[in-house]
Amino acid sequence: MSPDRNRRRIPDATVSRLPVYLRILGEQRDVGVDSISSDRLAELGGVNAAKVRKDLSYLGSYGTRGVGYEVQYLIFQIQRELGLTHDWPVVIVGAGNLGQALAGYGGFGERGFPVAAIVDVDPGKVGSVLGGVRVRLVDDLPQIVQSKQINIGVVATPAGAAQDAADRLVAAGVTSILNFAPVVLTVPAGIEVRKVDLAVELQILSYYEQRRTGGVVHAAPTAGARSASAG
Amino acid sequence: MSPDRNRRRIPDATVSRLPVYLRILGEQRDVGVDSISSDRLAELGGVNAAKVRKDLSYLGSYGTRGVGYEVQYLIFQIQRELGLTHDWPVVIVGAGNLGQALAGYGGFGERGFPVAAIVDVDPGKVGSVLGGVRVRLVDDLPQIVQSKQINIGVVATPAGAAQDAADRLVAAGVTSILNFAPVVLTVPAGIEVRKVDLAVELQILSYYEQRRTGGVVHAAPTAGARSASAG
DNA sequence: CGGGCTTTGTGAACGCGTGCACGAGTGACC
DNA sequence: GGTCACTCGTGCACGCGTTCACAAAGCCCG
Repeated sequence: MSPDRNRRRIPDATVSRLPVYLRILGEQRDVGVDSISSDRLAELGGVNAAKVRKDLSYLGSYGTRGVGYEVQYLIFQIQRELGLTHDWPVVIVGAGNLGQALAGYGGFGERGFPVAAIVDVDPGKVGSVLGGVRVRLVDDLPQIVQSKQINIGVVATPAGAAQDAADRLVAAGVTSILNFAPVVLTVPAGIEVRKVDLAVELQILSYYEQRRTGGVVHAAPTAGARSASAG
Repeated sequence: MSPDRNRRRIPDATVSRLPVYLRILGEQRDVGVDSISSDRLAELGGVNAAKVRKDLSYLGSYGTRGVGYEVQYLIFQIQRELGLTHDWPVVIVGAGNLGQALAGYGGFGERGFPVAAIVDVDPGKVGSVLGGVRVRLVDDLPQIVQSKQINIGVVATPAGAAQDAADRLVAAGVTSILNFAPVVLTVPAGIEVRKVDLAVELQILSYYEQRRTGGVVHAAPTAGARSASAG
């Protein structure tokens, strides 16, 4: 009930940058930096300094004019705002290639998102251990989510199974989903979904590549038309 | 040289949605749909119908009023605009957990981005085969990029090695980079970089979770209240 | 062949995010 | 104690993207 808790809704664009600032601040702290200016933070984050100041101003006035921001204190404030003062255990659905990689990645746990469980529809995969966590059957999802207080689910299934995975996650009580499958998930209102689609990213790069080269196949100096099916 | 080639600069926001439309259109074609309305496409893509029409209008007037868009033709037009009429071979730098998963994923090749090569700094990893491609030494990068006409590089290294990987890619002649490492890459002007940071995505979800629960630790572990969806 | 229904394409208004520019506050130094 | 250099916080203007609303255009059917 603290009065300053809900003071302002932070713009989405700012929310998506706060994690970047947070990581940089952590790195700076680790190399002994106590104080940092918006200019420096902007440089390290690849953004505009005014944007940094405006972003941080949504958290409150935590800077000192003429000096900058106290690194440790700012880290704490961003963590508090992002809800990173405690861990968020996640459950991964899908123990295929991607699920395995995510579980073995390790970066999740380090940053406060320990992989508390992995589930799969395939009984054949159950029992194997990935990243220190044993794969369990997808039917156990409600029990797992309940007992481990999991709010965040990761969909790492093939496209065809993704909606089912999401449905099961929601039914089990998960309220946020990170989706790696190339499908648009349909979820009830109030469920937050974020999507990471590797192919889309590459296709966007392709657009800029294609535009760069004027839509012509880049270079084919030696042997003539190697037939890249260019229209 | 064609006069209609460079007609308009397509807004970034539109470019990032075109791949989504493209995938949906492909799925629809595969189930026998010949024609589709902006309304239906919007529904499947989880966006606004007007947005769909405006997005597609940047490509030209390829719809038929009163009817909709011819699926096959629209697919072709989007592919042409995105430069997907031919494959874009990619090289992955980093044969660790993530690199292995990406190589074994298979989704890249299917969508026109075959993994033409994988490189790593560790000689111990050289020679092993991932996803049908043999790991080579990072020093071979220039030769690989050159001989295989690679324009797109994927950075799948740990954070500490990412900038070096990017530098090597650029030096080798790559002009677009997809970065999975949690660092801001510094590259020369003209090099396109896109970033996928899994931890950032989770932290954004964390923010909305934390906001949902009012900043308090989610559920009280005491009472038996199982309240899955919590009112 | 014409009326009515459907759906596209787009002008216009609105809202959000960005970046500039500058006042306000702080510390350092003489 | 006063001056100066520095940096934050923010009002404001601008531009991009989104959404609405509607005229134009095509098809179907009687």
